[in-house]
Amino acid sequence: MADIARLAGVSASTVSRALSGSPLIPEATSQRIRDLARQLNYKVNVGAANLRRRDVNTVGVMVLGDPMKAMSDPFLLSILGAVADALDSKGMNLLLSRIKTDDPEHLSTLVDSGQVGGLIVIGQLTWHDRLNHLAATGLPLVVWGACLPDAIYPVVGGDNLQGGYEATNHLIRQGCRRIAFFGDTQHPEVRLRHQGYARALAEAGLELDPRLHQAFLFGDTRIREVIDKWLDQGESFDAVFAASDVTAISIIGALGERGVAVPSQVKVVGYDDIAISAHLHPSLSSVRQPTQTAGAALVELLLERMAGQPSRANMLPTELIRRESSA
Amino acid sequence: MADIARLAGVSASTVSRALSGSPLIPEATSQRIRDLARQLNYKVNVGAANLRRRDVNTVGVMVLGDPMKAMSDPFLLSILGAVADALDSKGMNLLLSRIKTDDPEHLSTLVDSGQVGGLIVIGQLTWHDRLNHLAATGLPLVVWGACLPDAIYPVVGGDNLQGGYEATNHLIRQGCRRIAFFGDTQHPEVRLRHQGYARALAEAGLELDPRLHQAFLFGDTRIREVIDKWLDQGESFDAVFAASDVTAISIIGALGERGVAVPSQVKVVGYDDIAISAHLHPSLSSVRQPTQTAGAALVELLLERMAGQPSRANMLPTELIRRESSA
DNA sequence: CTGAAAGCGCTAACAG
DNA sequence: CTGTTAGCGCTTTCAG
Repeated sequence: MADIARLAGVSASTVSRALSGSPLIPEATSQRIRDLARQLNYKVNVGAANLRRRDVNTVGVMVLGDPMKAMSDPFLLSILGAVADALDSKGMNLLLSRIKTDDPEHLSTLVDSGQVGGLIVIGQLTWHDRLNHLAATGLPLVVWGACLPDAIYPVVGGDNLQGGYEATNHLIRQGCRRIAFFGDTQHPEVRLRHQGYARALAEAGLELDPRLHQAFLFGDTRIREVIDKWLDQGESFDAVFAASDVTAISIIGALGERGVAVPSQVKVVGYDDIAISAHLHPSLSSVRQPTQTAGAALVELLLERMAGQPSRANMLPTELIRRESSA
Repeated sequence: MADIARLAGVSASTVSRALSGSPLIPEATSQRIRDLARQLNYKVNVGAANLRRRDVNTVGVMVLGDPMKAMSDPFLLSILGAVADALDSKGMNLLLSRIKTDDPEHLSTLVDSGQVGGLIVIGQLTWHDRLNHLAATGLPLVVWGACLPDAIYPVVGGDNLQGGYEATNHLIRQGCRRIAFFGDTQHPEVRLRHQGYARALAEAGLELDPRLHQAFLFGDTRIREVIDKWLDQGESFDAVFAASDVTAISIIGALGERGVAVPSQVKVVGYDDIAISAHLHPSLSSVRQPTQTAGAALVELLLERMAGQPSRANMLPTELIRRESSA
């Protein structure tokens, strides 16, 4: 920057002001300096600027649930993409961080060491208490997940209750009576989807059979074993509502393996409407959540939080996408 | 840091040294300072340290091919995960950046402005020339893609020629004679896979019929139209080798829709062995590429490059995974 | 409108 | 082993 200043015959202050678009500098000077900078391929050192200005233009993002490992959930990655877009449009950077389960302080370190101004956590899993704890220390934090009443951190999430209700209701209207639920209700989001499921059953006067509830994590391979066991033992079920599309896809695979036809013998509805779901045969009915909106909302809430505004939640609408698997 | 120094009754230098584990400081002092820092929840400001030390512990990563948008390729994301792991194990940070097609200088800006020390580009697509151009300017850059002879940037990639050859050969041994190829050979990786395909056909004395070659991008919806057209017009084909699993899955979906059985009527092999492929019915045969190794290699080559060492390539072995779709 | 001066938080010579 | 000193590259008062 000193070079530019010398060549332009002005002081470093003027260069700094010109390059940051200060209105104090007349357009002519400003333009000359900018041209010079471009010629020399000069770019202001963001780190130094941040240090002096005492702020950061970077936020940390982490995706819970080993999402970038095998059989991770493409849905969470699509939220990641949306967050990246939203951050980008605000001129902010995204520091992608792995969760270190061996170092519980890892998250706050990122903020305390001044590397990021705040954190976006994608996927809540069973971390609710830990997240609440972190938020209580004043850590600027926002989470994609279920909107829990006792959350002191800002949350963005789909309307899981409604989503579960609609999916189940749809299956009931399609004539199903024995609807299985696949999903681990230890996860708040899944718990709400299950509540919606239970409510729809109740309204239709159908029994909530606990044997038809299987608590498996997204992508668990034991899904196949359960389906096999049910078929072997003649357990009666005419539909499955899965708490994620990857789970639903595994289920359909397992059913197909055993010669059970979807949707004619068993109907299936998933959750998240991941990209691939539309391209399968049978194509998968699913509950869609608005990912782009989610990304924008997460960033917005985080910026609010970083500006000291109070925590709030943002529940997004869901939409049932009917496809062949539940026809 | 000044606070810690005062409280510990030492100078800032000593604190700095203690906290960075300098062997100059005796263990006793060092420990006392560390304890104090923990009590006060003090963390060194990484930005300031970087500024002074004149280096960065962050590398920029970008994924080409709109990978975090709908119908993106899960394979590239799994490489992203592996890169994140590798970076993490070296204590480095990952700045995830979107590609801005409207701003071709965006990539170099990240480095020039001192935000990152180097770049990892995941997915080469048709960017070869642009990447070569960037590398020519001295930008520390490493790419996941095809190992092209004229690449001046370091490349890590699978052995696409071998992968394509093995997949095709496998189909031939399964008795297939009319093997279609789906993939856009404008992409260097796909071009090599196609060469492997062509070689296997040639060795078996089979005709390379250009009508059976469809150049579609990963996840293109027109795949379905082509399959429909072929079936309507009675085009004969008994196998499909797809240049990616997502393409293969779309193809199987389209075939299923038309009542064509896989593998009994048409056998299918994909590429990348994405997580979901094992869970489909029929499960998808695919060419696996070692993603964890890839992530580690990308980071290693980048660090070499940043240290001024000459560019080199690293071609990783592939492995054909035989599953039901080609049985 | 512009420059001089101060200093963000830290590390690395250098001289004890 | 430790403290002093001098910046890293930038922005921002504060005085012109």
